[in-house]
Amino acid sequence: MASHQVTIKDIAKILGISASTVSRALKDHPDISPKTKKMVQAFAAKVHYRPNALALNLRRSKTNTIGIIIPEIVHHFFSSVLAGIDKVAYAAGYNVMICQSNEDYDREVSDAQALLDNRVDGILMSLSKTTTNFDHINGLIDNGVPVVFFDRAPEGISADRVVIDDYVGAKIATHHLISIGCKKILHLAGPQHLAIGKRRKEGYESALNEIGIDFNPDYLIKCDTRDEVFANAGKILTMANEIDGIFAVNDSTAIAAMQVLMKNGIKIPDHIAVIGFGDGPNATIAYPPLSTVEQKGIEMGKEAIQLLINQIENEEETYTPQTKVLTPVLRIRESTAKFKD
Amino acid sequence: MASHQVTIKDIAKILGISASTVSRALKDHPDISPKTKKMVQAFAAKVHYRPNALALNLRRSKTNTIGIIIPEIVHHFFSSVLAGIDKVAYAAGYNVMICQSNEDYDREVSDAQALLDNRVDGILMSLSKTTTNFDHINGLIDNGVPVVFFDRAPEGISADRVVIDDYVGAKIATHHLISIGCKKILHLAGPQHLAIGKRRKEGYESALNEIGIDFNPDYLIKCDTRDEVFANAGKILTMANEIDGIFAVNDSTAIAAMQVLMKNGIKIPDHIAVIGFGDGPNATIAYPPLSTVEQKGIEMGKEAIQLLINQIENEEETYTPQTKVLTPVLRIRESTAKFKD
DNA sequence: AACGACTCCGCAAACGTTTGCGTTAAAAAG
DNA sequence: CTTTTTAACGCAAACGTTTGCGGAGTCGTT
Repeated sequence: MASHQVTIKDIAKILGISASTVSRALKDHPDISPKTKKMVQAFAAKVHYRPNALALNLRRSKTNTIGIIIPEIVHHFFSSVLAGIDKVAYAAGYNVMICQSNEDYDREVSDAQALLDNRVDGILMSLSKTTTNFDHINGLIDNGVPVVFFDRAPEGISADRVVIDDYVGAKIATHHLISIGCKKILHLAGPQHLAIGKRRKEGYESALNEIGIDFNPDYLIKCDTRDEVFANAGKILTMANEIDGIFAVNDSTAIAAMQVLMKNGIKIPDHIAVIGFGDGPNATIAYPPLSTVEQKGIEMGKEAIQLLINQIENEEETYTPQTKVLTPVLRIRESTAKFKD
Repeated sequence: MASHQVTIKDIAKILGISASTVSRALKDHPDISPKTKKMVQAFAAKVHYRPNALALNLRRSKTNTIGIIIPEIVHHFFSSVLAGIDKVAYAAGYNVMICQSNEDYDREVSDAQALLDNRVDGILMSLSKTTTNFDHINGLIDNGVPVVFFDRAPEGISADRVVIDDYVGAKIATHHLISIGCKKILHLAGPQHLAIGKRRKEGYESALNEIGIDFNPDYLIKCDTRDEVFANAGKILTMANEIDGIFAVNDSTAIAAMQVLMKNGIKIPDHIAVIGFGDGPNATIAYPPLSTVEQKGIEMGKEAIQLLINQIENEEETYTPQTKVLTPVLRIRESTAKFKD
C-alpha cells in the first residue's frame, strides 16, 4: 500500500509551496529564506524523504554506478578482484552492477549492452575465454563509456588495463624450484593459444634457459584442470622417477598432481617438489601446503577501479590509456621445502 | 566525443515526424502505417538506437533490477549463491546490483538505502553477523519492496526466506560418524549466540541422544576458524587419545584440525575420523579428502530469486511469506572411510 | 451531399528532479 | 515619495520515454 515513496512534489503540495523551492531548500540554496529551509528540511526528515535516484540519473545523465563484466563469480581469484573493486567503489560513492558472462561470448555482449542501456558511468571487464570478436567493446568505447580491463584484456584495443605479469611469475616459480635443487622440471601447461598459458610457459622456459638448460618438450603436458590431471595420471606417473620438480599453470592442477603422486607413494617434496600459480585458499589447505605465486586479486581490483574512476572524473581532455602490471610474489610453503643439498 | 546516444527525439527530428510516432512505430503499434514503421525501424537499426533504460525506469517505476546484499563475496558459499541467483535472474531478464556488507551493520543499512534509492524491483539479502537491529529492513518492507532472505534470516520478521536445515545437517553428519563406529565425538562449535552455531550443535547433541549417549560438555570446543583451531591446538591434541571422531561446524576448521592432528602423527581416519559442514572446493582438496554435508549454494540462490520474482510479478493480492528449507546432503570421502569393525 | 467510420499521426502530460529566468514584494536608496 | 536594489519564491523547460486523447484526412455508406 505504502507503495508511494514521498517525492518533492508531495512535499511541495503539502507545504503549499513549489517543488523548486523544496528542491532548493533541501540543498541550502541561498535564495531560500531560513524559515522556509527549516520547515522543509524538518518535514522532509520527518517523512524520510529520499531523492529518487532514477530521476536524478536521468536529469544529469550520470548514474554513479559502475558496471562489471566478469567471467565467473565462483572463482576465488575473480571474487577477490570483486572485493577489491567493491571496497574502493563504495568509498568513492559508486554502486556496482555485476554481470557474469559465464565464459560465454554472447552473454558478454548482451551484458555490455545492458550496462550501456543503463548508462553506467564506466565499465570494468575481464574477457570471457570464448571472446575473439571485439565489436561490442569498440561499441562501448565509441559511445564514450570509460572501460578498463583487468586480468584478461583484448589485444589491439586502446584502453586502460591492469594485468599480472604471467611471464615473470612463471619465471619466479621456476627459479624457486631451481634454487632448491631441481633440474628436471615438468610443466603442466595451459592452452597455448591463450595468453596466460603461453606466457607462463615462456617464463618457465626462460628460467631454464638462464641456467643453461634447454627446454625439453617431453617435460610439458597440457593439462590445466583437476580432471585433466587425473586423465593424464598415467603419463605423469611414468615420468615420476625421472623428474624432480613440477611447475603447474595453476594451483588446482598442482594440487591434483600432488594428490595422484602421493596416492602412488611418491613423497612431496622429498621426491618431487611442486609449485603452483595463483594462491587461492586452496594452497594453504592442500597437503602438503602448496608453494605458489600470489596473484593479488584484491590489489588488481583496487587498481582497476581506481583507473576507471580517474577516467570518469577527469573526462575533460583526451586520455592516454595506461597499463598497470602487477608482479606476483612468491609464497613458499612445504611443497617445495628444501630437500636437497 | 560521440557522447550522445541517439534518442527517440533525434530520430523524430531527422525523420520529420513526432516522437510519439517513432515510439509507436518501434513497438509495432497498429496506429502506425506500414511504411512509416519500416522507415523508422530501418533508420533506428542503422543508427543503433537503444532505448534509454533510465527514462524507461523512471516512467514505469520499474527497473528490472534486483538488489543483493551479501556479507562477503570472497567466500565460496556466498559466491555460489550469487551464481545461482545470476543464472535465473538473467534468464528472467533482470539485472543484478550487488552490495557487500562486509559483515558490517552500518554498511548493510547504507546498502539497503542505496538499493531503495535506485528503486530496485526487489531485494535478496543475507544478514551481516553484526546485525541485531532490523529497522532498515522494516523500512524496506514498509516501502513495499519485496524482500527475500537467504541463509541468514532475521527472527520475527515476516518475509520469504530460504535457509538450509543446520539441525538436520549436523544430525546427518554426526550419525555418519556413529555409523562408522565413532563413540566419542568432539564437536568444534560455532558461537552459540548465532543460530547457525546453535542449531548445528543441537543437531550433534540430538544424534548422540538418539543412540543413548549423553552430551559431554568436555567434548565441545568453541572454535570456528582456522586460527582458532591453531590457538586451541593444545587442547585438541590432549584429547586426541580419548576421542575417535570430530564433527566441525564448517569445513575450514575441520581441515585445520586435520592438519594439526596429522602434523602430530595422528592418522585420519584410522585414529580419528573427521567430518565438516559446507562442502566448498576445499573439501576435495584437503588431505585426506574431507567428508562433509553439502550446503547447496547454487540451489539456494535459485530458490531465493525465484521466490523474489514470484513476489515481484504477482504483486496483486496480499502475499503470505514462505520459508524454504533445504536439507544438506552427505558427501562421504576419505576422512571418514570405514575404519572400525 | 452529408455523415459516420477508419487510418494515421501529433499534442501534451506524466515519471521526479534541477535550474535559468522571471515575478512579486519589501527594503534600501535617492 | 519615487526609484532601484535585493530577497524569496514560482514557472516552465529539460532529461527520454510512453500513452490517452484529439485532429486531420480519406473512404465508404446512405
